[in-house]
This record gives sequence, C-alpha cells and structure tokens, in this order.
Amino acid sequence: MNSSDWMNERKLNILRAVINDYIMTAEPIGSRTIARKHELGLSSATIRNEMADLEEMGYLAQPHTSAGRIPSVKGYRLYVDHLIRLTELTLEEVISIRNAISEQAFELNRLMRHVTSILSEATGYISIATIPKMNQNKIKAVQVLPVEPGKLLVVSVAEGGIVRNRLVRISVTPDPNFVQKVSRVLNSKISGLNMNEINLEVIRGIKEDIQVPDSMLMPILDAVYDCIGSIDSNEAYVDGTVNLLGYPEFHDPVRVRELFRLLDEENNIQQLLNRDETNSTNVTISIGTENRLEQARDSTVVSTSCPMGDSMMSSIGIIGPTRMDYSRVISIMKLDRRLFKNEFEKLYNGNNSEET
Amino acid sequence: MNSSDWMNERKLNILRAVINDYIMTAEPIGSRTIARKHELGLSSATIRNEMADLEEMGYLAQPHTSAGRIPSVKGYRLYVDHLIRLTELTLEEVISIRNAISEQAFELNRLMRHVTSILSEATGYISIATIPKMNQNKIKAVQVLPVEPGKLLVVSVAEGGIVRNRLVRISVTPDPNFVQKVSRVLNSKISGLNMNEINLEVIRGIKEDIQVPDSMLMPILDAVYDCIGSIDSNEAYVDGTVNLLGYPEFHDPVRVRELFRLLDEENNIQQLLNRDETNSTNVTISIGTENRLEQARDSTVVSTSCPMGDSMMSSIGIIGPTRMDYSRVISIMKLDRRLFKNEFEKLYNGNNSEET
DNA sequence: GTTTAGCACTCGATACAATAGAGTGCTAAC
DNA sequence: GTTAGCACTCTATTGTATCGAGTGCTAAAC
Repeated sequence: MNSSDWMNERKLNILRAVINDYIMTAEPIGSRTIARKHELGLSSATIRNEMADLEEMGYLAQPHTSAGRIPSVKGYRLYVDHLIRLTELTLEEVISIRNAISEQAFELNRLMRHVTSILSEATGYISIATIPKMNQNKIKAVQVLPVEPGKLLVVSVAEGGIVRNRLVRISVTPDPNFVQKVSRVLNSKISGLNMNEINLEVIRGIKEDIQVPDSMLMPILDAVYDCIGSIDSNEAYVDGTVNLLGYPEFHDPVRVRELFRLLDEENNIQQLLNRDETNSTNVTISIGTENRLEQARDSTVVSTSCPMGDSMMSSIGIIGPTRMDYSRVISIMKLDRRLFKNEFEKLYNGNNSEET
Repeated sequence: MNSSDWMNERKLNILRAVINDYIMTAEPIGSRTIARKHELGLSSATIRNEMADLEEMGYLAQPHTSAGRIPSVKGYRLYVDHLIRLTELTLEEVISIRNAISEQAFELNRLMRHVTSILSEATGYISIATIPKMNQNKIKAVQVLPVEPGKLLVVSVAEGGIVRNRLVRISVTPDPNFVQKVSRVLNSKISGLNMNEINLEVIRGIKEDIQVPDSMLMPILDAVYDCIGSIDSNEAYVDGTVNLLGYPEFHDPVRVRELFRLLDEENNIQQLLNRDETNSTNVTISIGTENRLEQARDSTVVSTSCPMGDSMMSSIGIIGPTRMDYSRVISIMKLDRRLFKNEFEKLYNGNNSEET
C-alpha cells in the first residue's frame, strides 16, 4: 500500500461518476466510459488506476476480470453519506405530488393508502408504510347506536381519527332509551383512558354501573372490548410492487417471489421500516446487506418517520434495487413526508395539544 | 375427412390424458408418454394418429413439428365442460378451509379480505373479489356523535353490515343535546331510504327540519352526504399475486407486469369477474382468449357469484395459467362459496327478510 | 512524480456447426 | 383397425472459434 491508496478528491469524483452511471444503466462501468462521459480531464488509464485502488479499498467490485466496475455496498454508503448531490425536483413534479396528495383524505386508513400509492408512483419503486402499534393511544369516545331491530353498532374513536366499529346482535330488541343510557355510561367510563389502561376486567366492571340483566349487556361489552382492541391492530400498506418487475435485477422470478412474499407479512414491513428510531426526523437508508431481513439483502430501503399527533408515529418508505436513484428518492421522500404531515394535521386539527 | 375425424370416446380419453398431463408438467405431451402412463391399451402409433386428428379438429396444438401436443383453448373448453372428473377434496383440506374461513369475521371488509386470502392460499393462484356497486342498497341508520370539542363523527350503516364514517370539524362546539337532536332528525329522515333516493338536494333539504344556523349544520350535512356516498364505493380484493411467479408460464417479467398492472384497477377486476350474470349460481370459467381483457388472454379466470342478503351480490374468483388444475379449483371454489355465504349470513343474521 | 499511450491478456457474449433426442407422419405388415 | 418400423423434422445441447470490452502493466511523455 502506497500513498495512492488513500482517499482523495479525485477518487471520490470517479466513484461518484461510476455510481451515477451504474444507477442509470445497470451495467458494469468501464474506465473509458467514465473518461468519455464525465469531463474529469483524465485519461482512461489514470481512471483505471484509480478504479483499481477504489476496488482494493472496497468501494467498487468487479463481476469478473474483464468487466467494468460496479459499486459495492460500502461504495453506495459513501455515496449517500457524502458524495450525493441532491437534485431539486422540478416545479411540475412538486406540484403534481402536492396536488395528488391533497386530493382526498377523510380517513386515516385512506390517507395512508393514498400516500403510499403516490410515493410508489413518484419514485417508481415499491412503497411501504405502517403505523406502528403504540398503546399509549387514548380513547376519545365510545358509543352504542341502535341500527335495526336486534342489531346495535358499537363505535369507538381514538386519537388521530382512528375509528373502529362492531355490529352486535342481541336476541331482544332493547329500548332506545336503554341503549342511550348504556352508551352514555360507557362513554363516560372509557373515554379519556389510554389503550393500556383498558382490559376485559375494566370493561366488564362497567356492568356494575348499569342495572340491567347480563344477558343483554354482555354482548355489548364484549363488542366494545373487541372494538377497542382492534384500534391498534394495524395494517401495513404496500404499493407499486409491479414497478420492480421493470428493473433487470428483478427479472429472476425466485428472487422477486421471495421479496414479494416478504411484503405479505405486516411484521416484516415494520422490521424494514423501524430500523433506526433515533434520528427519526430524517431519512434513513439501508443498503443491501445492511438490511436485517435476508430477502431484502439485495435491495435498498429508504424510510422516514412522521409524527402524527402526540401519540402516534407513522413510518413510510420505499424499496428498490440497490442502484436506486438515491438523490431523487430522498427528495421525494422529504417532500412526501412534509405533505403527509400537513395533510394529517389538516385532517385532525393539529397535534391536539389540549391533552394533559 | 373420413370417419376417423369424428369425435369418439377414445379421442376424448386421449384428450383428457393429454390435458391432465400437461396441467402437471407444462411440457408438450408426446404420444409415447400417453401410451406409457395411461393404460388405454393402445400403442403410441395409434395415439399418434388420434392426436393428429384431435389437432386437426382444433383441440390440440403443436408448438413445432417435432414436439408433443398442448391443449388449445377449444381443448380446455371441452375438457372443463365434459371431460373433467371432479376430484373430491380430502377431508383435511375441507376442514382446514372451513376452520380458516370461520376464524374471525366481524366486518364485511375484513371478511372479504379473509375469504380472498384463503382462496388464493388453497388454490395456489391469484384470487380476486369484488362487491359490485348496486345502489338499491338501503340505509339502515345514520347518526352523529360528539367526539371531542370541535369534532363530531358521522356514522352511517347500510344493509349487509356496511358501516362508513366521517369526522367533521366544526368551529363551535355544539351542545350534546343539539347533536342528539340533529342525529335523531337525520336518522328518521334518511334511514330506510335506498341509496339511489339520496342526493345532495335531499340531504340539504333536511336543514329545513332543524332550526339551526347553516354555518353549523352545513358541515354536518356535507359529511353525511359524503359518508353515505362512500357506501357503494367499493374496492376490489386481490390476494396471492406472488403465487403466479412460481409457474413457468409467468416467468416472463413483461407478461407478469402487464397482468399485475391489470389487477391494480378495480374496474378490471370487475370486468374479469362479472362475465356471466345469468348462471350466477354456478362456477364460470373463462379460458385464455375467452377473456375480454387483452392482458388476461393467456390466463384462465374461474369465478362465481354469491348473493349477500337481498340487495348485494359479491363475486369471487381466481386467476391462474390456462393449464390450471381445473378440477381442484372448481371444488375449492364451490366449497369456498358455500362457506363464505354461511359466514356472511351468520354475521348479518340471514337475508334480512323484514325488508319492505 | 504523475499521467498517459500502448499492448498483451482475460473472459463473457455471440455466432456457428455438429450432435443427440424427442416426437412426428407415413407405410407396410399384422 | 392396429401397430411396428423408419425416415424426417426441429429443438436443445455441446463444442469451437471469434469478437470486443475492459483490465493491468510497462514504458514513454510530461
């Protein structure tokens, strides 16, 4: 190892050039290509030497002796950390994303799906999202409504506009006034509680406060419990899986299958996303083998978190080939995060600072 | 054309054998294979002659001169219409599907997703489902609930247990009694109406019946309208897309991509499913080019409809390669349909015959 | 000392010919 | 009517030669 093995500005420029080219073409990049396309004022021979050094240092790899170089994970890492030049999105892009995102959003579930879909469309990769379980979520209201003879509806509303409901069938048709009374008691007892303060005991304990035969009350209480319980049963959102099929690195059906199967499990989505809770305000990038999950080892995950109100935090991200267009993805991600946050707050009226 | 060109029992047996084999192997089937594996008491030469006839008649095709035969669409058609021997599912299979399906179903949306997922898992193909729009659906109840200061929740329930809700923000916090009154008037005016009897006029007309400043009432009425409108905005359910990647006929990424992209549009799903409304009680099969949609021309769609209550009809189906295991798929489909119907009725208490 | 031109070398990709084998159609014998 | 036998067709495979992109190294130029 002599001095030429140390990193210098020129090596970085070459590395950046190689990665930029490789991102576009998916073909190994040779020294001549770099010499021709980028005006570094260097001959191919010089570049060749530098590339050999970069390979020795672990930033580039060679599929076989007489091929060009492709970036290694270490190379991509350096690239996204220091070399990348963030491209501004064009005004049209920004506007089109902005318009798309604010189009319609009247419910959390739909908003999430909408955001996911926009993200995958804008990037051309797979987009994923979850709202991780967090049971400090607080119940805002619980109500029981008569629907038709023999049927009631239990509705519960939690922070962040999460609404769940259950139909209850009961053999006798209760008096509307009775339903209203039950509803009122339930609401006064339960609303304001945190999710983790609620369990079957608490709910069943409520029957002490209502003088009514168990046979009538129990189905209702069970439904309430069930309904509240489903508040933090969260789903994962996935969109744009088709997109990946367009990239040559995903032409192998078994690889694609493994990846797609991975995305069927909500659990895995969470694992892909919740990589790094600490710097949650920023964009996190997991390149290839940096991913924990085996099946995602030749993909890159770019993700970010977004606080929603005081007690929830959603994660959104995209999955693509390691040679993804990082610059563009990061820009879109940041924009999307901001717009999503806006949209959420517009919908649910700020971060509910009237808490405690 | 001499007498040997007419269809006879032996030809049918050979056709069945070819199709059965091809379904298993996805390779062109030669005369020797048939002579060896199936005891038809015939030599390969005889079978060869018959196969040549079958080809001339359009039931078989030959990829090239010196290859075996593969079934044509016409061949498959004959097969499913007359030749197929329905295999009984094993008891274990039936039990496992039955258990899976009755596991958890407390809401229509979830039930649909659940059924779709089971269907794709049981068959190994893609499963799809929709509940086509039908606006004779009837509103059962509409209610407005206070959630927290400045926020109300509008809930509407339609036949078949379809529940929708919208959050409403209003600048002033209305008195609970006022909310209750509005709720009562709304409910009495709207519940019982058919979807197609409801429009913006009707809803806004309700304000005549409530003496209250517009500024307070209008957001609520708009939300009600919106909420009711979303009752028949139906989604399509798709599951098991990964499955197809395992079959050699779907190894071509561009073909797969086209098919998958097709499935992104709810509209297309409906088109694939609602082929044949007439014999809706039975299983409908669309083989290859029989499909209307270009992108599904080398797949087969097997579907069936299932009445839900009096006013809704859902369609479920599966998509697979034309050489799918028809026998098994049909059995599973019928079982699934029956179990689904049961489950639905269990959930929503029969077909609500107290209508009119 | 650094850069570059030049050249031998490597190795995948492409093209082409030869071969093997599966399957057919046809004819003649049973 | 059935089947054994055979010539024929066409794909898939294998082997061989060639091409070319790209490399590493050396020696000359700067």
